[in-house]
Amino acid sequence: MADINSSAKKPAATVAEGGGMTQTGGDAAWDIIELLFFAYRDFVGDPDEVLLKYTFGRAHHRVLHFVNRNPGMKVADLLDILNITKQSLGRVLKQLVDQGFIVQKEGEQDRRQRLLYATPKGEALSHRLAQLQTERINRAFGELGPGAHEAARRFLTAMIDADNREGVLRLIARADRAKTRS
Amino acid sequence: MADINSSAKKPAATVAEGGGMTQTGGDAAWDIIELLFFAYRDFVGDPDEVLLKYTFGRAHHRVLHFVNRNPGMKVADLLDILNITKQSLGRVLKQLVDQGFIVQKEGEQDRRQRLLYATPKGEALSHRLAQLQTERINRAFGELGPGAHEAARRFLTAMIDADNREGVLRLIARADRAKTRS
DNA sequence: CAAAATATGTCAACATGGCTGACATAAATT
DNA sequence: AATTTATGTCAGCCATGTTGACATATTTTG
Repeated sequence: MADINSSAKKPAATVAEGGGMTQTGGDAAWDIIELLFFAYRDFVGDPDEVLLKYTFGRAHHRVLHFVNRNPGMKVADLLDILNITKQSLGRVLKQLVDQGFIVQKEGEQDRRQRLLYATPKGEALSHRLAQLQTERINRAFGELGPGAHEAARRFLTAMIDADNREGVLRLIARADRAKTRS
Repeated sequence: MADINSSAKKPAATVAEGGGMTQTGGDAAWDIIELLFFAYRDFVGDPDEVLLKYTFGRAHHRVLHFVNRNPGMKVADLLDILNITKQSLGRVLKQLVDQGFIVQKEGEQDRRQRLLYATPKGEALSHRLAQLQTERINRAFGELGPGAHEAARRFLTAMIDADNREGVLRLIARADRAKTRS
């Protein structure tokens, strides 16, 4: 996973309390660094508990998620998204296929491809896991005022590497279209 | 790390594009789920490269970060924050101590305690890693308008388990005070 | 068509960083 | 004096990442 970071003796201070007072000069993001760590930890913690019952881990979760969101995606595309080696992917993918959560279909144009699809069973699990996370997110947006969703979306987008940013947005938009018309 | 999630056939759609149009009913957080995944991946990716040169991993990063932010913290406190076993902590902590990034001092009141402190060397590394992440964060806040920091802070805070939330905020506030007066 | 490139899978070995269980030691508490 | 607490340590297991070497089927190219 990942981490937080820290340190430096001279933060401009007055950052992590309650009111406003942001942007003290340019370096005072300790609060964001740590909040991101704790928020992400809890965010991924919800699904973890469910996954335990299936002898699955986070790796399975990630695979199932993206396959379900992008029906018919190529193995190579999945590797790009997950940023892992095909050997690592192969291990968890095989388990998901063997246990009937994902199926692979030969590509029609290119028969070397093994296009990936979530089975109804896989879709159900993926949805159940997503539901947990969606509940946390919507609860947060409920606590904050309207506009919170948009603000979070903009913040998270701006945190992504500028190179990938467009690709990520395209991926999300494409997945939305794919799942919407079904 | 953790994961994203996905699925469900009937998202209210029209979420991940460009304009406004949020909150379509209550369940449409797929964009946030995936953006959080990619944002966090890039966020922790920066330090990873630096850590490679030290034969350190993310585990070391986390330990060094919190020790540096909370000088003199007890081992037990660190275990609570990281949410790992003492055996897991012991492994990376030992390496950080052996290589001179962290020192342990006997507690004055309770001499069973081994209070943790970052050495100047440890502080330097911690700061260097934090700087990378701070740059990403400040770049993001620069792209977005003013108020972005505050909005991100509120969003991330609301994403934390309600139970821990106060404790986390106290921890961050305390760390800020500790590092500020130095 | 034959040769090369591509998409995918697989075997083997290794590293990191989680985990459990069992003990050990010193210091504080009862 | 007995117990509890704070910490450390040994040993082994598991999940998930890595590299390197091949194998197979299919498409693309010269």
